[in-house]
Amino acid sequence: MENPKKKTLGRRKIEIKKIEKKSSLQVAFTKRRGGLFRKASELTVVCGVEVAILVKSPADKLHSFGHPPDVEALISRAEEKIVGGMEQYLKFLEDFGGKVEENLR
Amino acid sequence: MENPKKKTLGRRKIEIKKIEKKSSLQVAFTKRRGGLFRKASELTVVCGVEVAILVKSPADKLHSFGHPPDVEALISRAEEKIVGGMEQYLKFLEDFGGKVEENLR
DNA sequence: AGTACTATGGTTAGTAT
DNA sequence: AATACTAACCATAGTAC
Repeated sequence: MENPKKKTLGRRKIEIKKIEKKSSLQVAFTKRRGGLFRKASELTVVCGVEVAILVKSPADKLHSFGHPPDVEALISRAEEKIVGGMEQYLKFLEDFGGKVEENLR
Repeated sequence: MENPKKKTLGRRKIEIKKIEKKSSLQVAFTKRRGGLFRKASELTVVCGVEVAILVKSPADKLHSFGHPPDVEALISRAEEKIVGGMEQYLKFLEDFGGKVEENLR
């Protein structure tokens, strides 16, 4: 072997909890946002579906992903119905796509 | 070995293009939507940020992910500004979070 | 329409630039 | 704030239920 010494320890297992070290958090955010958007992109292609994502960064910048490209396309159809709060929102979901499937955290 | 024969071939490399076989597409959608939402969930926790996702399924059902849980929280702040089309939308993004970062497909 | 299985393909932590 | 690096951790294709 040229260099028997490993250059890095490789990916380490982590607990899913907030990273406190600011520099690490920034790096993690950049990579994970990229990963999320790539997955979303693959989903739109592989399954031929519409996806819209909004992410607010640690620095309070807003990042968006949308296919169709104009994020509005999916979201704007909601704006009229969303005003009334959750009840109206759920009703919109029904109007939009029939049966409603939700995944909230 | 109890059974030297492998039960599956394991994950296979695929090209990122639309799956035509309906049954395979449904399975892929279920798994990839789950994966996307899990990644989104981890992002909210690990980086302490807000994320909202809307996905329209192959069967035209709408699936949503949101943290904060009421997807409105992030989206509703957009509804007033979105009406005016992309120009207004971009302006909203600026108002919302300062510098705008976009990732469109 | 969702879950279980498992080997393999793919993502990413920690660090440096 | 984003990218390069590498080993280790994780997601998932294809199939059956």
